[in-house]
Amino acid sequence: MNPSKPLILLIEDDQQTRRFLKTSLGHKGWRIIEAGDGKTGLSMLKNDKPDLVVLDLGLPDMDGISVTKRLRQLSDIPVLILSARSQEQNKIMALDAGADDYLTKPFGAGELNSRLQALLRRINRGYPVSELFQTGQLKVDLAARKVFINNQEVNITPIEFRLLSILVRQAGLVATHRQMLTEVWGAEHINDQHYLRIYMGQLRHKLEINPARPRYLLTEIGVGYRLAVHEA
Amino acid sequence: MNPSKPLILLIEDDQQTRRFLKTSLGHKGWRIIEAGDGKTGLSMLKNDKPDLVVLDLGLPDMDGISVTKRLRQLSDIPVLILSARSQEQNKIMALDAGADDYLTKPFGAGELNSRLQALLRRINRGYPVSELFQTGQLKVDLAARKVFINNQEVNITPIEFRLLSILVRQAGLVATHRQMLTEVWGAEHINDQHYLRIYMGQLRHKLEINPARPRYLLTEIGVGYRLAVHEA
DNA sequence: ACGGTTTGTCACCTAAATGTCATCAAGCCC
DNA sequence: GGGCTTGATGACATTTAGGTGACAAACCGT
Repeated sequence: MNPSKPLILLIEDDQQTRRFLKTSLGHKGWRIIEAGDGKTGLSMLKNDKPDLVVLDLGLPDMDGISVTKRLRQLSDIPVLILSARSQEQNKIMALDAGADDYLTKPFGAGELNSRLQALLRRINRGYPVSELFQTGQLKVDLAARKVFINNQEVNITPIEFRLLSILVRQAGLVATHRQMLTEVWGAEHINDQHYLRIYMGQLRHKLEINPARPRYLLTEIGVGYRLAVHEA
Repeated sequence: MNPSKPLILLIEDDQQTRRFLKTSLGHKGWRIIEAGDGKTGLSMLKNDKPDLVVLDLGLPDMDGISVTKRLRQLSDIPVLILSARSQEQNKIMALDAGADDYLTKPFGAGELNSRLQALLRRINRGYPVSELFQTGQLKVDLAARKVFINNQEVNITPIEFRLLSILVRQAGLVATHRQMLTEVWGAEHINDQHYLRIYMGQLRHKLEINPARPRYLLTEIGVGYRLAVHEA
C-alpha cells in the first residue's frame, strides 16, 4: 500500500473529463495517474500499483467490459466504472464482469469522491496488510505475490495466484466453486467448473509432492476446494 | 454466514417495494428477511446475522442516515441504500455515513442484483470464522465442512454432510423424516425413507464406535433421527 | 411368542464429478 | 519476428458418490 494519499489510476480518453477529475479529485486528497486508452491503462496497473481504478467505458482501443475483465484477471483492485450509457443492461454487464461500482455521466465530483472512499473503506478492512501465510511447507505472501514450497520460490501465473489467494484467505475453510468462479472469471462463468479443474490441477502440479494425493489443495466434492492447514 | 444462499436484510416500509424485491431477488437466489422500520431492522441485524443490508432511506421511525451510522457501529456488513432522493448531497451523506452503495428509485431488479453481488464479492475476501460444534467425541465444523471423531478427521460425502448438518443445527431435537427428505432430496421424495436408512447407516458406520448401538445418531422410531448431546 | 411394520445392511450398477492430456490462440519479452 | 508463457478448450480417463433392490434385524402391539 502506498505512502499517504491513495493513488487512483484514471483510464479515460476524453480530455475534458480528465481535467475535471484531475482537479476535483486532486483537491480532495487523491493522487492521480492517467491513461488515455485501455492498453496503457493495463500496463500502468502493473507498473504503478494504484489503489483504485476509475475506468471510462468508452475507450478508443478496447471496449470497457473487456478492460474490466482483464483488470480482474490481473488483480483484485477496486474498479469504478464511468459511462455515458445509463441503460440497466450496461450496468449489469459491467458489474458482473467484476466492476465494483458504476456511475453514469454526468455526475458530481462529490459523489464520485464519496463512492471511491466507500470502496477504499471496504478494501482496507478486508485485506490483510502483508502477512506471510504458512501451512506445512507451503508459504504464500499475498502482498508480494510470491509462493514458496520447501523454501523454494515457485512461479505462479496470475490466475493460479488468484485462486490460491482465495484459498489462503479462508484457509481451512471451503471455497465454493461458485465463489472461486465469480471472483476470478466473473458471474457469468458460474458453470465453467472445468476451469477450476484445470487450474487447480496446475497448482497441484506446482505445489504438491504427489498431485494425485494432495496434502494442501483438497477437493470437497460437490462443493469446492479447501486449503489444508498443517503445522509448520 | 450461511453456507447456502446469501441472506439479505431488507429494511423498507413501503409494502409495494417489499413485494417487488422479495419476488425478484428471491428468484435470483437470495434469501430475504424483512423489517418495516429502523428499530426492527437493527435488532434483526443482531439476531439473524444477514450477509447484506438493503436499506430504504425513508423510514417511519428514524432517518436513514442515523440507521446507517448505527449499522456501522454494530457491524461491518455491506449496506446498500435505496432512496427516492437523487440529489447528490443525499448520496454523499449516506455514503460518508458508511453506506457502500446508493441506488435511486426507480431501479431495476437486475441492477440491484448485480450491485449486491459486487458487494458480496468484496466481503467474501475477508476471513470467515468457523464455529465448532461438539458432542462427546464428535466434532463438526459446518463452515470448514469437516467432521472429527476422537480428533481424527472423517471423510464425509455431500449427502452425508447435509444430513449431519441438519442434525447438528438442531442437536438434541428430533429431525423428522419429512424434514430431512425435503431439505436434502426435495419435497417430492417425502416417501423415500429408504434413502435416510442408507445414508444414516453410512454416517453411523463412519462416526459410531458400534454402529448397531449408536451413541450419537439416534433413531426415533416412526418420527426421525436425533443427534445426542453429550459432555465433552 | 407372533406377524406385520419399521429400520438397518449388503452388494451392485450407473451417473456424476473430478482429473489429465493435448492442442490452439493470444499476449509478452527480448 | 520468434520463442516463451499463459489462458482457453475439447476429448478422454479416473474416481467417487448416489440410487436401487433384496434381504436381515429390530421393534411393537397383541
